[in-house]
Amino acid sequence: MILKLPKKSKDDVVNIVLDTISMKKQALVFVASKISAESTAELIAKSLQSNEELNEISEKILHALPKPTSQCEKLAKCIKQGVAFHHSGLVAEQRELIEDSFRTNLVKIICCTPTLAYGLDLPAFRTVIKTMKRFGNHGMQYIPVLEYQQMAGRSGRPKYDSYGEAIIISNPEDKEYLIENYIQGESENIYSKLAVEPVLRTYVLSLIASNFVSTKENLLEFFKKTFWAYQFEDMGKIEYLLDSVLGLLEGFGFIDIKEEGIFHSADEEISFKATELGQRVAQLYIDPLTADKLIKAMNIADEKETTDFSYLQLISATLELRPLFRTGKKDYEDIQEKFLSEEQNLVDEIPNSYDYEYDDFLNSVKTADVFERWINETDEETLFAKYSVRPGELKAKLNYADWLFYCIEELSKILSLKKVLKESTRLRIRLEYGVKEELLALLAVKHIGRMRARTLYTNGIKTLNDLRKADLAKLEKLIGKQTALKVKSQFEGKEEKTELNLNDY
DNA sequence: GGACGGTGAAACTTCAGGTTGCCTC
DNA sequence: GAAGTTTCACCGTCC
Repeated sequence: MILKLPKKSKDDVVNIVLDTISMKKQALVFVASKISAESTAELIAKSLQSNEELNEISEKILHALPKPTSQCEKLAKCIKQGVAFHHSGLVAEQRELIEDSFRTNLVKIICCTPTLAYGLDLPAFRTVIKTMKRFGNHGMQYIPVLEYQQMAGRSGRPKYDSYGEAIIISNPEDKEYLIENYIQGESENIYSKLAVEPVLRTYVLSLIASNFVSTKENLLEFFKKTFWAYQFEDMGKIEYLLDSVLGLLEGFGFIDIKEEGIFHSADEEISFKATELGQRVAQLYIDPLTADKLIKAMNIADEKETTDFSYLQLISATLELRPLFRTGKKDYEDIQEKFLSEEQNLVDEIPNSYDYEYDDFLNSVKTADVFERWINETDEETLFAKYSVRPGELKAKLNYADWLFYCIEELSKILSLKKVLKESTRLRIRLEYGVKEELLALLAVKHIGRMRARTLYTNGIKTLNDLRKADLAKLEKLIGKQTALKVKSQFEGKEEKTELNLNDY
């Protein structure tokens, strides 16, 4: 089908999008990077009128964080014209606002990275794919057919339209290739991910810990029925892989293996049972390799002088936290310096600077550095401007960090590592709120978070007692009338005991 | 004559994403 | 590979 478009702009995407809007329809524009999502949205917004109905949503988006960042401002401005960008750098609340207002047909166009390619049911009539290439391990590469199909499948959802259109933007010379491979081509085969090492380790341990399997025969029997075995066929190789996982888990002290029966005979039966530690690791649902890494480092940390950074770097070096924040050209020297200044405090293994792992290690230092700045109350805008970490990406990483610190707490209880337990508990709270140690007391009060606690503290209200004694008028001035009342009420009557005996920091 | 500022071209950098645990106003 | 960002040379203006 030939699409005739008025050439209102030099840019093809803008023309398609304007045409879509003139049909009273909506479109999703898929692009290859976050920056591109933003600039494309801004470019489209220039060609559109602002709509007053969107002011409220724009305001909400602007104030999704305690203090608007430049990203918030950019998005809020685009939204007024009915255009949004959508990627992992946005905070969940902003993403939901965009999705909801797209559903109610207020936002007409969303420029997005593949965040929106999977699972969402949105009323897009058109999907526009700005480029079919994306940066990969070997330079720019064509995306998988499956991914193209996912993106194309976002348009013309049954609930909203009887059909949809997917439009690929390309150079004339690539046209043949794209039609042949994507539109007429077949999608790639799907392969089982069960054999991926972290997955295999986690599942074998959890099968044993939950007593689902207790002998090697059971275990083989179980895996024989999986899609992995069906696809892989070679049971000998599978048995070999499982054996090595079992050996690893035993070495970690997460399972006990018993061999019974006539020695070296075919009747020999191998049975296993999870240890107490193994049980807990399975419940915590982390990669056993990570658990082992944490435990080893925790034992070191319990014995020596540690800093916040010791722990922050440790969790940043786990598989769970990947992909890490990357050390760019801009901050390479700072990160290197940070590493040298904290080197003696680290509890993680340090690779040689000529090892191939070294880059990754530096990234763990960068990630830990960002965490450390966060708990020292650096605001989101600074983290973005100086370290290229967007609010949404930070939130996502903090969520994993919280989980890992929870694991450290639980494991240190079992291992009776009191020092580690105490330090990790505090760090976990500081990460959650993004505050310095001195604000912890005030955070025990409801309706007091990062910003308000800091305001109170700098104005001389530093403890719960200060807060209790504080003059209501002064409080109102600092944190607003409503909040001040809510805070004060927590010090009255019976609420006092239940709410405020939490922490005596 | 020198400092400053604006401009544009060249050089340089960087580049998607998500599930698991637990709890709670 | 493409696009955003930084750097730098060049030129004009002002003091």
